[in-house]
Amino acid sequence: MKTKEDVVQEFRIQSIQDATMRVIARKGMSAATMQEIADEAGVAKGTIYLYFRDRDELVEKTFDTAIRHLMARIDAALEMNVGFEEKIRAAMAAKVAFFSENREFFRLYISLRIPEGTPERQRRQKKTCQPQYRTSAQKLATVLEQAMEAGEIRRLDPWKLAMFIIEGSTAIILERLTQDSPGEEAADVDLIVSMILDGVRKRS
Amino acid sequence: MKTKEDVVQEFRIQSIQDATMRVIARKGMSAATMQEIADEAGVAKGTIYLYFRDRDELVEKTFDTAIRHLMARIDAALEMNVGFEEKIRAAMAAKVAFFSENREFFRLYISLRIPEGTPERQRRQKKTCQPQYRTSAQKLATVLEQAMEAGEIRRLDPWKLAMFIIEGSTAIILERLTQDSPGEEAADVDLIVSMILDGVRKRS
Amino acid sequence: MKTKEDVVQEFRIQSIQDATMRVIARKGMSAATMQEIADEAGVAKGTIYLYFRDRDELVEKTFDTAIRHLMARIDAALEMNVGFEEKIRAAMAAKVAFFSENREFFRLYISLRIPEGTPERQRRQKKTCQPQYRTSAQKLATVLEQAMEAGEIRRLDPWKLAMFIIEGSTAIILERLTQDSPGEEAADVDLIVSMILDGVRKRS
Amino acid sequence: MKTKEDVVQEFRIQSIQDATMRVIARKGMSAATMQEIADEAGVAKGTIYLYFRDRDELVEKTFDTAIRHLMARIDAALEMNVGFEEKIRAAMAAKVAFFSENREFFRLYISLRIPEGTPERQRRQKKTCQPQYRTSAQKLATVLEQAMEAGEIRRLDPWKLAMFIIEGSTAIILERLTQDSPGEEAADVDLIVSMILDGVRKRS
DNA sequence: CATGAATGAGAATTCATTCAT
DNA sequence: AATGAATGAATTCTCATTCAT
Repeated sequence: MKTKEDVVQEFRIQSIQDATMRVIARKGMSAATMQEIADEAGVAKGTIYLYFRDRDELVEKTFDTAIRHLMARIDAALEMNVGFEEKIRAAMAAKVAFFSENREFFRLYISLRIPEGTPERQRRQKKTCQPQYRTSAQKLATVLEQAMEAGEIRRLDPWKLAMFIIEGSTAIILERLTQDSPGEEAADVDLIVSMILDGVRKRS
Repeated sequence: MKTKEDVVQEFRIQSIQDATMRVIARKGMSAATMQEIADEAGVAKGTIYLYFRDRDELVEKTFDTAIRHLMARIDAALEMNVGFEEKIRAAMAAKVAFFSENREFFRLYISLRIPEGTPERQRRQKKTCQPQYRTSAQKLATVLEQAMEAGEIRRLDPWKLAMFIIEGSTAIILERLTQDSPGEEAADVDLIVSMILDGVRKRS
Repeated sequence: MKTKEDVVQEFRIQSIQDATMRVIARKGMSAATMQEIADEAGVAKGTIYLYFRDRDELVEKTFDTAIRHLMARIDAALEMNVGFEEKIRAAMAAKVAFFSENREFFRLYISLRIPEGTPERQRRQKKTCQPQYRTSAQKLATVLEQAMEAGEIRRLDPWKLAMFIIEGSTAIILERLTQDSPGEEAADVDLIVSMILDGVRKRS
Repeated sequence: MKTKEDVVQEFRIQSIQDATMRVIARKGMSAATMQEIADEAGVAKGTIYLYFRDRDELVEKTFDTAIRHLMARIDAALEMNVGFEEKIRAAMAAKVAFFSENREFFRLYISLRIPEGTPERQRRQKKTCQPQYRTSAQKLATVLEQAMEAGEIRRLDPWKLAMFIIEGSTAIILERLTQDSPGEEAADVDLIVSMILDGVRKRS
């Protein structure tokens, strides 16, 4: 059972992670200082270190928490018992919606795709953040593979296909987020799904 | 006429930019220090400042030089007097080939897509680096638009389409670069083009 | 009410400013490094930046604090309700005494009379330090003017007179400070006052 | 006999010293860089080192050359075969005139009065620049002493008197130089001499 | 637990000086 | 002799991390 302490603790952790995301969204990964994150979270700098070993861990865990939410939604979509097209549409809709609701996460999401810093730090980041991307992509690749076997889609390298779809859709989402009036989510989802399924070619 | 000094100067600038690209490729944008760049280039720290006002200018100019080469190749492909499919194929082949030859550039390319740091720096980076991406994307968007008008491809938002294509293909290239034995370039180009033109759907 | 933190903070600020003055007294304005000041104050380099934005502010505030003390003493003398001669004597005695007690301040006092460095820094220094000199001189000039109107002294340009008196007396104080055994303060005060009032000419 | 080379050499040295003085006048002692001095002189940085061992020597020699001119003029005045009052008036007139003609020298003159930097540098500066000040002051002190013995002026410490006169007059000259329209030189000379001779006191 | 003052390693940048041409 | 590109020591300032209160 959760004690009151546990609740307070979880709340603290969540506040700090939220603050981290907001600051990174504002300043970018490398310009986000512990001081600014602490201020944003309304706690003292030292407090952060009670819950996170160091800056790297803070960033990683923040990333991890957020991407789990994203993946949960996308997974739910991909695990629906429907045809491939519906799955993809649902997954893309989930992704677009998630980033609409969590604009702050986008910067972090982009920043951690490629590890930075000393070899040591790169290794560490690779160990904690890359798997998330990989798992995420892997799930999509599996769905693609199943669809191929079911004869619903063409036989192509499922992993590369997944990467293509993920980054292509991410680009359109980035475009949404940087626009002042992004327009209907549905329209972008349609575009993404349409591109994935049929490409650009005109057919009679 | 180029004097000997001009040649030496150009060579220095090139060496330093190359070193910059290698270090950024290794450590990432924010972890690339002037000292390490200098060491990599085989010059003293101070020497870099003879050719570049400050770190930001060094990075920008390095980026600028490299992306001009990339764009020149892609532009040449897109300006060929052939059908849309050939253009796209040539452009994607050019992109894949360029990054195969300039693996180091990739990190830099990815890093500068989203400005970082203080507001002042973000503004500066936006002014010098973003236009390059935009121009690059705009050119593709224009080609897409023309193809739409020519009835070669479907009518869709050309700008978003361009972003989708650029990032989707970038993802596959990133995949190539991180693999030990990336396989044939042609195969990846085929995959990219195939996805762009026809998407994943199977057709009888 | 002063909290304990306020006291500690004031103490820190005072220690750092004292150290600054000592180092400048030893090495001169431009050779006084943050590192040496920190060492002298017995704190880390970074600590100084907790209390002062940058080196310029440290120097300015240090100067400001010290000169306020000096001016307070001189002002008190000049505002006494006595004749001109007594005022001048008291003011000069105060000045001599102050610099005897604050030998370290002298270098700083001399250095900031004329702004140095980049135009930006010169402007800044002019804005913060010059007014102190000016105000100080202006007060003396006013006293001189009043004495002229009261018929106590001759009619001469009061501002230039003030400058003459200030720098002339400063010269004698500098002489005191560089000597190993400076002799009686009173003797120097007498000399200064005598010069100011009667000049060198012999009278029967 | 002077060879053509000697002439060229002297000219070079003079140009560099003039440039040094102008740059120091503009930026102040510590902000005057070798590069800016070289640019101002129209020579390459390296050239300066053909004529001066290092920056310190350049500054010292520049100072030395200029102050010799100043002292020559003042000495000439003080060695005239006239009464004390005329000597002093002539000397002060010479000083005011000199700084009017050599405004650039003023900054340097002020800067070197008190040695700066590492102990080593301070020692060196003391050895080369202080004697000039001292000699200059000593000469005045001697004249004062003679006047005392001749019964022309009161018996006071001649050295301190000299310092008082020198700095007091310097203050008025500084005032002249910082004003846009400094007014008649003669008026300032009168003021200085009047102060020196008679002080401020009104006499019936 | 929470705090935030203190720390000091590390980064960018400057500039006197050297030396090959 | 003159040059100015190259050097690297020295300086300022930042910021993740620690620890006494």
